[in-house]
Amino acid sequence: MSKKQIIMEKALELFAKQGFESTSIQQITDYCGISKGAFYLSFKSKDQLIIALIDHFMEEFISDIDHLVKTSNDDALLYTFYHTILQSFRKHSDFGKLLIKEQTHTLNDELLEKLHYYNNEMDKIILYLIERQYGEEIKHTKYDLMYCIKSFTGMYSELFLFNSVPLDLDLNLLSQSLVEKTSILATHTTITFISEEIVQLSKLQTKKEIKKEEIIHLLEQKIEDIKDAITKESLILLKQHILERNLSPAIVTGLIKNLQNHPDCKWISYLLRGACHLS
Amino acid sequence: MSKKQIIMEKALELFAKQGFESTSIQQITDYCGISKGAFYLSFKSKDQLIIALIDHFMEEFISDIDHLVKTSNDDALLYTFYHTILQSFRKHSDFGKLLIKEQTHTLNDELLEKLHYYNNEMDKIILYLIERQYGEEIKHTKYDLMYCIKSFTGMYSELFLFNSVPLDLDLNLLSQSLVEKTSILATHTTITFISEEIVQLSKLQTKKEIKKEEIIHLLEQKIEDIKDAITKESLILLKQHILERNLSPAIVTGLIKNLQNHPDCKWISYLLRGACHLS
DNA sequence: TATAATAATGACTAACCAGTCAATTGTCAA
DNA sequence: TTGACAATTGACTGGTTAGTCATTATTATA
Repeated sequence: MSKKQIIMEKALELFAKQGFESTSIQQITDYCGISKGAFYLSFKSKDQLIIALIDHFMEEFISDIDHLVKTSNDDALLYTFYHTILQSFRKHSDFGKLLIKEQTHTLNDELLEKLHYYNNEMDKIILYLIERQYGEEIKHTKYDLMYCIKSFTGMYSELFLFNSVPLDLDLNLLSQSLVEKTSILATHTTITFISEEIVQLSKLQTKKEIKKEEIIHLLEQKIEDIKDAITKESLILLKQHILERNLSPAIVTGLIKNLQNHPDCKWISYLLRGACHLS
Repeated sequence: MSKKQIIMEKALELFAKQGFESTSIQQITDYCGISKGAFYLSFKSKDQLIIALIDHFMEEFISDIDHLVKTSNDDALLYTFYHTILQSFRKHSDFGKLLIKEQTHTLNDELLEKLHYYNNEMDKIILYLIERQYGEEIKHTKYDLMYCIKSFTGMYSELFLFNSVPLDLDLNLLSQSLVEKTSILATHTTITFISEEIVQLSKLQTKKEIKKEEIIHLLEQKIEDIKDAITKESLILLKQHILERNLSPAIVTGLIKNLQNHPDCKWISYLLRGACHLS
């Protein structure tokens, strides 16, 4: 494991326990058994460390949920959605705590923009899920349903993240319970409160869009890092396609599928699906 | 306005904007136009300031909601509940921000215990509301409904507290929308997830119970402060009753009603209602 | 007006922190 | 073994912080 990874792992533990601001670099480096100077060989600043943590976990989280929502069969869709989110929060409980603590607390502009961006991507996925599950019938209340789904995952995550008593909750039952609630609300809600307009206004905060150049840059990095021949060639071909749009949709879809299995290519494959207008 | 009140008001503004930890005493005193030393004439420490703020607003909030839930007529109960909470969050938006920011973030044990205590009181009120509104029919899913109600108020409060675009939301419509959702869930939910046991385990964290001596102490303080004759005599009689249990329920109820109108006696009247086993 | 009591000040202390960099240690090829 | 290069260290800098306290200003009283 690289020094960078060790620092991230140990720092996450401390951040979850004490919060970001209340944890000093000295504490982190002591906990890692390295010197203070060594920290700055891996990270430019303390802020860059938390950004790296947020990126690392959110990229995995978003691409996993997106992939699952787009491939799961209709019957299991909602259940799988909730179950995956809850399981992820349980597995990475330290990150969950960090995320909830820093969500409203941060003053760092770059981090704030990142959090808005990921939040926005999550909204998109939930909306896609709602449209797929309930179609046209629900169009008047779909944004309200989106907020309800977000409320549910938020509240119940806090329940087992911030409980000093370690509740060994039955995520299977919890997921079923949330599926039921969601379906009930989808079927019976008549009053629209969250309008298209409110959603648009909230989104104004998210200026950041992933640019073509950023995708190219990420691709080039991955092309250097990845050893596996098929994955590497897929990356090279996709980079060319982004620049020249020279491949047919079927080929592009296939190439992206090649990336999906490689654990280090989840995020780039998520971005490429967006950039190539595929789902 | 006393110096203490000025400090609390100005500090709240800064805390809402920058967070508690990122706001220095110097900043607060500069903003108040007083010296740093003067701060310590009003508050023993920085921590005591945030505790005073949390107490001040939560006491008002809890006693208002409780009073309303116990006096509102059945038809309007749920609507009034949501509307009051949302209006309160809008009116005291700075406090709302502070509360949400510090809820998960604090390391101060005294404050943590307070937050647990108020959270627990709020749970009690919501449960009372659910039992009054839906009675026995819902006993299997009442705790789940409680969590849903908390999710709704939480999510929608964040919506208008942390939106950089000032959304002038129609709280009337929003309350109606939440009432509808709550009723739908109450009527149709079949799966129980939050069991009595889970609620009890979560409550274990809240060791703190308001003790008889604390109520007596608070009563004595109020007796000194309050000028109004009727209010003052009511306080004196109630103090005697707490010590000697010498008054009939009707008299006690009446005396507590006397306190309800006095703005400085909301909290003591809430505590007395609990201590005298009245609702 | 004089005196006592109270309120307010702000320079000061001791502790902490992010980030730097000259000096030291470790590595590896010649 | 040597020397060149890279990795690592931790004392140090410049800055901030909560809280204190001797001094000063203000007010009330006689």
